[in-house]
Amino acid sequence: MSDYIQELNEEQRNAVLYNDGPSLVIAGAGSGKTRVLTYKIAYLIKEKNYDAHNILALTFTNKAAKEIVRRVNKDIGRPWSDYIWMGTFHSVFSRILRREAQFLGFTSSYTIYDAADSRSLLRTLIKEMKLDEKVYKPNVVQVHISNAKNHLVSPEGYANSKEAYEADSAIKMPLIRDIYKRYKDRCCQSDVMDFDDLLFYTFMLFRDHPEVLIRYQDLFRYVLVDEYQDTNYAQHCILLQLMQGKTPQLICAVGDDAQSIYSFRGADVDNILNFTKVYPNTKVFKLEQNYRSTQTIVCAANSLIEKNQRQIRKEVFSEKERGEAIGVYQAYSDVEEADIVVNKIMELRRGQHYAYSDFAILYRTNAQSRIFEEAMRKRGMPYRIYGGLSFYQRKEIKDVIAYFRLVVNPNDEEAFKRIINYPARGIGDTTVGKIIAAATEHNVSLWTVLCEPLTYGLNFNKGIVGKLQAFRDLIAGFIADAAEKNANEVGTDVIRQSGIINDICQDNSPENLSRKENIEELVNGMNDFCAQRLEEGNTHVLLGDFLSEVSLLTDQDSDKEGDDEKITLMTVHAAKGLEFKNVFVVGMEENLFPSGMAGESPRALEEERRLFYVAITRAEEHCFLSYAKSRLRYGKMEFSSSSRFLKDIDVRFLRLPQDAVAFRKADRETGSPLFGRKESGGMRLKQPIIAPTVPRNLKRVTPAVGVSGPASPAGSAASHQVQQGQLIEHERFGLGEVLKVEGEGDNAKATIRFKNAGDKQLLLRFARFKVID
DNA sequence: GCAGCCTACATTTTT
DNA sequence: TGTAGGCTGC
Repeated sequence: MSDYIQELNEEQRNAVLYNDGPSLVIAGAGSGKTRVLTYKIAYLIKEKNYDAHNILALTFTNKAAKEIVRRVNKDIGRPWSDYIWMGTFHSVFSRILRREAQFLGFTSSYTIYDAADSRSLLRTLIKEMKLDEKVYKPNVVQVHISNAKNHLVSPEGYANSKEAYEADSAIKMPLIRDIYKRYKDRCCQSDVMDFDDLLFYTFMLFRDHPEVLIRYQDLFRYVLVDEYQDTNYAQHCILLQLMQGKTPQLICAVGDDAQSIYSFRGADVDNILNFTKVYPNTKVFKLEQNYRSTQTIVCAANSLIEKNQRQIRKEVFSEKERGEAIGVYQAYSDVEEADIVVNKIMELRRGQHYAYSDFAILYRTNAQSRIFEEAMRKRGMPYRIYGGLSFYQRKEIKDVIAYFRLVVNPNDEEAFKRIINYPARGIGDTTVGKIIAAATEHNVSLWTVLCEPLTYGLNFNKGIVGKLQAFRDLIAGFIADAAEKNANEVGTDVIRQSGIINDICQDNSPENLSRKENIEELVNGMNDFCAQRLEEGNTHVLLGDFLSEVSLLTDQDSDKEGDDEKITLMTVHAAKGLEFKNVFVVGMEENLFPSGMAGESPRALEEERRLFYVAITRAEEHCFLSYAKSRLRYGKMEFSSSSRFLKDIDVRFLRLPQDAVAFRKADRETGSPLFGRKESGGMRLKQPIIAPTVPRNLKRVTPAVGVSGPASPAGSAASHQVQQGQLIEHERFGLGEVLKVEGEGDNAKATIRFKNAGDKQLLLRFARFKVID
């Protein structure tokens, strides 16, 4: 047996060596899952003499796919890994769909709508149907259609479904079925698929064309699936199709039900929970040794996840050192919470010589990042925030990509609409509206109408005709170009000749400079892509090849500077699959984590708990939990109690905040005891903090004027409008009465008499308080 | 056709 | 706060 197999522990090795039928590898957090996958691929090729192209390995992210490719290359050498069918579900299926497009009425150069494109199309359709946009909100409709596709329900099926109709009627949107139908027709007409279609049509292809299915069944002799807990119904069914009628069914699913956190995108934990029922004779392997975290962290995480009903029981353990208890901090406000975290980071760095990159701050919502950002900026600590607008969602990048899309597929409606008048060329909404109306009426694409407006009853004046003609010639020129030149050359032509670069270089505002940089980055990407393809022996790199790669890429994997010396800030979702020496899970409050959106639904709460589990298990050495009793959310001061999840962790693994300064202070100020309930273990567990109530002895003076100003997802400070005589609650000084207000705008000051802190003059711009009703 | 003002709205987000 | 979309007036 080869050396590399010896490096594995017994259970990992068993999982790698078993290849006689379906297998399910339940891989606990930090248990070496990727290792098993890559070694298995290496083993199949090297020892079992599989041809690389007979192996299909599916992942959920490009990043994971890349990592596996990298490791397989290392283990077995490059020549093999190039031929493995490896990639995300979406990229592998889109490859298949391009080959078999004719079976489905598409061309092989179909383009792909991202979520924004499909929302935009839905908005147009809703308008065309003269429905009320307030009732038929495009994103709500989108979720319904997406769900239907993920459950393999076609527009016809949807229209015939009584339940769907009743459910939609109940939410006052009975016509979703009609929108769905139109949406599908429009996509077909535009030769376009959205993300969900890539799965939906693959299923339909295999279902309606058995001869095609058999071809792929024969091709994919062994199928491996990573992160199986995140598969949705459609993916599950496609895998079933590929396995259908096969003996043995050579499928190996790797995953961890405890880390299923994407149900809002259609992922269904049941797929992994029921795997053994769906594939009879499945051999189950449980990787239970955690190589990442201290025993304390592993035990704490176990005690938490134990509270979930629906799960595959396992005993995750660690043989690393025992480690310190998980620290719990309570802050009075979100600002103080950030201070506590930042101080703790400095303390740990001093004491144990950690690098900044050894720390991660994880939160439930992106909006929470702002306060931590400020705290770190103030102290000059380097940090990096993940999330926010991704590279491919930036306006300038989407604009360029839209040109590419139109060149590859002139029928692409959303791309057409995006650039017909960008940069401005005097073709306004009215003209475009007429084109769309004519196209809809005659069931043709916008491009078809553009080419022959007269044929479709559009009699534009001379000026407009000239402008339309110019646009058409521009695109036609690019199309001709693309037939001969390589993608990067066509790309630079597009950027220059379309006028985009001129538009951006008009002035040197910082925004424009960054836009320019982004476009340069895209050009670099294209050059790299082409260079690589040419190196691989291609003679002509099609623009379409670049486009289909880029359409399925998010910038998750484009961050080259991942290892620089910075503190990491990200949502818990984004942290999945990563690990850090020290992790702070912040905002541990009811309605925030678990999210208020989860309500009391047991399923949703279990997923939130899994999310918390994922957060904790990112930590190798130290883990800290913190919460704030009050925070500004969307401009409003909110008071909340600590998260119910804090009570799910066995107190033996927690260090409760007796000695935290913040804790004592808050305790003193509110007069509410933090320890109350007795736990069975003999230790006292913190009681949830109840929102402070207004003492009766302070009289109310004027009617409330609430904290004014629009709300913000960034969770930043709101402006205040206060009047003399109002009663307020300040984040630090507590209750007070406004004595005087002077100055205006940014300089407005208020003199406030605090119940416990005496008179203070506050610059309203910086003051954080709420006006009490 | 388009700049500029006003209003409504705001989890998480692998593809 | 920030953004997207709608509306208005030039």
